[in-house]
Amino acid sequence: MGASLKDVAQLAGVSVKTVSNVVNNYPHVTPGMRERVQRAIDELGYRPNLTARHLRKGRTGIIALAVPELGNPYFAELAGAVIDAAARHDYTVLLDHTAGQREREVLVTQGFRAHVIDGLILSPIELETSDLLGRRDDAPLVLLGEREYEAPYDQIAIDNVAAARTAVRHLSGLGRRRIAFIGARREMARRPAHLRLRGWREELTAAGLPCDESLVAATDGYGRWDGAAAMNALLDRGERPDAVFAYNDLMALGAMRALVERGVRVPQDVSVVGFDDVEEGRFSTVALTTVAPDKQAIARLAVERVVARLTGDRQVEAERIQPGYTLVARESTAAPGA
Amino acid sequence: MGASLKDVAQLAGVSVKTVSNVVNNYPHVTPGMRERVQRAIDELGYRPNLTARHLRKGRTGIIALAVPELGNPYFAELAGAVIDAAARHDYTVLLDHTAGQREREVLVTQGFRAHVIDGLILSPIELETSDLLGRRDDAPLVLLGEREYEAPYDQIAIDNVAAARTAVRHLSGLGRRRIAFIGARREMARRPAHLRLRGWREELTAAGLPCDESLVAATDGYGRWDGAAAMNALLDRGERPDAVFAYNDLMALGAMRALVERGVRVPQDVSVVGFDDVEEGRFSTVALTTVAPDKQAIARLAVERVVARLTGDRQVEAERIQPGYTLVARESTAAPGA
DNA sequence: ATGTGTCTGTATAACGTTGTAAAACATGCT
DNA sequence: AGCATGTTTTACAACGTTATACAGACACAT
Repeated sequence: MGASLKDVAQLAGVSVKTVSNVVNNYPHVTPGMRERVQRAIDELGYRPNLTARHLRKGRTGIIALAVPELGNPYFAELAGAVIDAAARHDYTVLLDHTAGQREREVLVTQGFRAHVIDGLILSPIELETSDLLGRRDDAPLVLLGEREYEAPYDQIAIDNVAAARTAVRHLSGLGRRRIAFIGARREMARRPAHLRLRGWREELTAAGLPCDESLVAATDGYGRWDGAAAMNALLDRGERPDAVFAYNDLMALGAMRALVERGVRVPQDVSVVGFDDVEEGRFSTVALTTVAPDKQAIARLAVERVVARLTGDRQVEAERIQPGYTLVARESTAAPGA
Repeated sequence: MGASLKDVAQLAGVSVKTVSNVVNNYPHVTPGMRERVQRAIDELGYRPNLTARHLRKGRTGIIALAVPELGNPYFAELAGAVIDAAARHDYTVLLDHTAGQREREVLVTQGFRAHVIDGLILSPIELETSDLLGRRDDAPLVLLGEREYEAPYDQIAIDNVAAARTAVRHLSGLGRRRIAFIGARREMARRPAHLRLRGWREELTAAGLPCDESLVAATDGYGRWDGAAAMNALLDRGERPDAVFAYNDLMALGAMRALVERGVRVPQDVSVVGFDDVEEGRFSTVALTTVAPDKQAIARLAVERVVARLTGDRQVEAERIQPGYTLVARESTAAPGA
């Protein structure tokens, strides 16, 4: 087993605390002593036991990031940004995945990693406000993503309604009239929970376009397969849409694939807009137009929020913070027939 | 702050250990006692402090997975598989990313998370055998990926040379004669380190095709941009290749995008094969032919290996284990002009 | 009654670290 | 020399948990 402070102290003939002082670069240690102890440390190959340190200090320096699915590059890219942001504050990130299951999201929220993480950043899918109200764990929690909660926790998300409207406006501005929406969860389609769907409705109404519910394609999940299936359903449904706004890039990509397979031209026959700006979209054969949330800002703000609550006034009011976004027009959108 | 065993014990009027026994479902506790203690637990909202438990037990139940880049879906997908496999053994996964930097890989290897992780699965890029030989940390280490090390650690990787030969054979079998390789790291191009490059050389020679070094496009990284840049370099270099075997899917996708931009048809003019079988390749407009390593098996074997060393005879000899792979032919490869 | 054994529950000592307070040791000043 | 002053080192007690060893209680056969 690894050597402990005690072993080093014994070998160097000093007290345990002195070794601890050397390890932690405590200033008041004479150079001679420091060298003697260091020699013992090297000889034994001593490495501090972080678990013990954590117990003693009551802090671990670890914050958890819980995302629904690592296979979605949006979350992979976001995770990378969070890890970097956390490193800047000397925090380490523990990555959890919830598979978007409410049960697992609740579990994470209730602190099943009690005391091993100092704080939590969660991007929920199924979680409900009621799940949050009974929360007992006292680790700071920051919520990410498209849904809004009436609970006293910081929430960091772009203005999804406005962003969705921007995307739809882009399409209507190109002269598209039948703009479909892909990605409402089946059970959710009627509820106002889905902000992007709400944005779609609002903008269509504002543009004086028909807000035809047969243009909404519900799905089960949020992946490429779901996007392709929804697109096929839309095409089978009769009058073809001339544009598609997808809940995210993955579904947009799946939809594009489905369109190509059925001989429909993108962007001429059907224009497609996604959401997330994952790198993949830039490299698809027809590069994808998309809404690009500022992932760096989201990650930075989330980490800053957690750290602030950890190292200061916890009693500050919970906030809704809205980072920026931009619409990135690429090849998948154009005027009809262009 | 959260309640501790002591608080619960006090409230229930029993000893600390009894509460511990209840928490851990120790069998010899009378139902009455169990209920009394449970009531106190519920009342205080007690949650065990895992840090303390870890310190006491000397185990944390956490294994680390260190990958170069989460943005590469191969690693994201692999990570998902590892997390699932670990969960089956009641282990939690801590995800690290090394950005493929040798320094960070060495750091991970030397156990900078000393005692907070029980074991480590590392997919190295720049790490050298010499870095491994001086390792002092005693947590089990399993190595993944394309490189081979002469060090006493388990290594889990498909037979990269054979897999690369399969890919090249597929291309030559379709009648391709000028088969390029994309992805040799610049400094590595001459060394035999890159197994997939070696496979390319061996198979070309075996097929009696010219093993022209001008068909090797060196790159800096392993992403889509690198693939596109390498493809452009290849196209600028004079006589055009009629097929490309890329180090991984991401680079293959980048290469395909570059080909399309220059009006070269895939697969008719140039056929493309990738490596990894990321989901993205299935959905690109021209679906990507690729070598598909058995990610589930890799993840399962890696976890099993770590767990075995943790819970048993550590002295068993280090092994090289080779999971399976398959070639998945899709749309990006065909006979010339087909 | 006495010993023998099983079953519950308890007191205490770790695990490896750091904060606190006090002890040991210099140093400078009367 | 004696004493305040400041620096370096030490002893000890935590942090919250579990393992160990042991003490009662009770049943049962002697």
